[in-house]
Amino acid sequence: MSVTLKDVALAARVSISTASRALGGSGLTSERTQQRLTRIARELGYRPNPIARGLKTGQSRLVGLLVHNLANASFQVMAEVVQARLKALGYQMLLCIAGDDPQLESDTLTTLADHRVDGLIVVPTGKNGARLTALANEIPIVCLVRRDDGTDLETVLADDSEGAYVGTRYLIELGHRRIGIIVGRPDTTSGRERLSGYVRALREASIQVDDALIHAGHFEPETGAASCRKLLDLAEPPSAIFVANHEATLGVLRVIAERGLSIPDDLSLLCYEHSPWFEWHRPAISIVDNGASDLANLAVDRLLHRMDAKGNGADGVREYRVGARLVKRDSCRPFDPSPRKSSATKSSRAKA
Amino acid sequence: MSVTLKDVALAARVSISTASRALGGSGLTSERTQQRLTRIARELGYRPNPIARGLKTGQSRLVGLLVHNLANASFQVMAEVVQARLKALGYQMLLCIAGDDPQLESDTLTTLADHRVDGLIVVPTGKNGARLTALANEIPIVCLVRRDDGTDLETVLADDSEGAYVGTRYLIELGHRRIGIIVGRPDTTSGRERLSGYVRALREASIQVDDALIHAGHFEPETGAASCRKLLDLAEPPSAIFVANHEATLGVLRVIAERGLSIPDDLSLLCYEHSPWFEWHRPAISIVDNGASDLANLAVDRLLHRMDAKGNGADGVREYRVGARLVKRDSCRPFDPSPRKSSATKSSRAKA
DNA sequence: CGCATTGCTGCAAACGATTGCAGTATTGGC
DNA sequence: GCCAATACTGCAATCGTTTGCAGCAATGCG
Repeated sequence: MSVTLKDVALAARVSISTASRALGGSGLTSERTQQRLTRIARELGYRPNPIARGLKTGQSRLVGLLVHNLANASFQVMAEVVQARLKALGYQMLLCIAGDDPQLESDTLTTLADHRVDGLIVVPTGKNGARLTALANEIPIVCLVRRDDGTDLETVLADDSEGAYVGTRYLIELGHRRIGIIVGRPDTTSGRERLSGYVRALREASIQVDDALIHAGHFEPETGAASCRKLLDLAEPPSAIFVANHEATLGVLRVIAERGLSIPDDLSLLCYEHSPWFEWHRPAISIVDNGASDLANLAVDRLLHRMDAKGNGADGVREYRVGARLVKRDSCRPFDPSPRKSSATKSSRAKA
Repeated sequence: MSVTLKDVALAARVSISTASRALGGSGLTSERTQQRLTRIARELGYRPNPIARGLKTGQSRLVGLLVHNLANASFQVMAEVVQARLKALGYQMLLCIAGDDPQLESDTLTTLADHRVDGLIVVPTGKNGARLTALANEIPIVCLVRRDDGTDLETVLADDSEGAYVGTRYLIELGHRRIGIIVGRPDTTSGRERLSGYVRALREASIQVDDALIHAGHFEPETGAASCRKLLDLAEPPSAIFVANHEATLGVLRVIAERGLSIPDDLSLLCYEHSPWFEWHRPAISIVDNGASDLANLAVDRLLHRMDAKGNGADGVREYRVGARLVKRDSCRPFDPSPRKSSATKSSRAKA
């Protein structure tokens, strides 16, 4: 096949071990041989075989990243960040996509473990806590974005409660009183926390929480569309909608367009998470940015830390929070109390 | 560490080689020992160490996928398809992201080769042909989506010329005569081919090709926006725009919104490649689908074929084409010859 | 009953690197 | 000039598997 250490050693007329030591920079060889071997290795195009090395050292230089999908922009940037960071450190990323399916997650975890990854970053479904805990005895693991309640693994989370709070407060400050929210399933941490942030902001402003304005559901455009319709059909429809569930946004936008409503004139819209087309959409959509790249970076940091401090299982902190950031664009405007009912009108395109 | 073959052999009171043969399903062991060993292995939780196996067999069971980014929806689905297909075959995908940067591509290629991947699917930048050719002697490689002119590696391409032809003809059939096109850089195969399909369709319909209607540039929203502005500012602006460059679409949509133009009433819009929000956008945007998942599937097929038929370098076909598909939605309508100039009007929302 | 065939099984050598231990120059001190 | 210390270098074992070859029992045939 390719050039092995043996070939280099042969060419340099030294033993394999000397060659290994010289190239490995162990400092146990003379300056001269080291330089000579480096030169010869380069000339021959020698590149160490990580498989053989791995067998001896017990490391694969591979790190697994397990996400739900790639359609979600947050996962995209996380994947890109993780791959870039790891690459710089000589690791390679093994990217796996397990949907939101616990069975598939479990299988994939097995595959990853089989491949002897040196570390693992997982966005858990939440249904494989025991499995993850068991695996954590073999491999350093860090959970990302979601908490798996079945385990106490180190977890890097977005501060969803704070994010939703900040977003809701922004809308309140603009004068909105009836604020609809479309949020993720209550059996996910993010769903629960975003909802709690919303409620907290309302309470703080002494606004009555109206259950009719709260819609929780799966992460799909269809669900978002359905929720949006219900909100708009209310006798007293909201003047602002906070779509705190990224995937639902597409559906919401469609319904708004269908009804001929104009943003932000007829309705203020605030969304969650970053997506390239939120910026380019007209009007540009204001968002609460959950800081996907910060999350990914922190997860890598923590994983690296764990991989270094091998073995010492318990080191205090088990949960890290990354702050959310409000990005104001053009989809929210101060509440205008002039009577305007649901989808009836669609006037006012005049530039103010 | 974990359970090794030795442990299994010891527990079963057979030699390591017998254990290996029994579990490997070589058919060289008696039915009885085979079953016994399988049972014991399961009980002990034995899982073969791919690193050790790899060292012996020279295989890593890893396949590299090198793409430009993950923001492009086509790359997303390709990554998902490749990972799913490979997983089913016991391979794992090593996903690398090298932007459109030849240097980074070259580095990444090295990393991938170092990790001894069993195969490689590459979306080439086009600047590392020699490198790829050299690498192909060691590793089966299939190029995807783009052709690298510096090499004659097997390549799976979208039929971009056909796609652009079909799209353009569709617009012509709707009665459009002045059709603007925004297309990729002419130094990429896709850029050239899409343009050629456009020109072919026009010629076929005996429509004069007007260079002012053709904009080629980098794959970025900004470029798209700039091109779109120029098109709309023409003395005789187009009645339809074909954005045959996926990344540019965001910019185009923004400019259209900024000018208060309505699609498809004021302008027909046809885009290239699939993206989830094209469907959910109102009006839903018609596209020419390049068949990303077909492309990925075919690339995997070809790669597997190469990996089987190891060594025999030259087998006739070197280029595979995957047909494009026109997906009609709501962003194109028949040409209305009534005089309507640029951004002046924005009437007509009445449901037809 | 003897011998060749068949069917399993075990021994041992790989695969390509790392590393503890022992051996050999080289140097300096006395 | 001799010996100890120092500085390299080489031998060989090892990581967990696979696999060619040889050994050995059981079987069938004459």
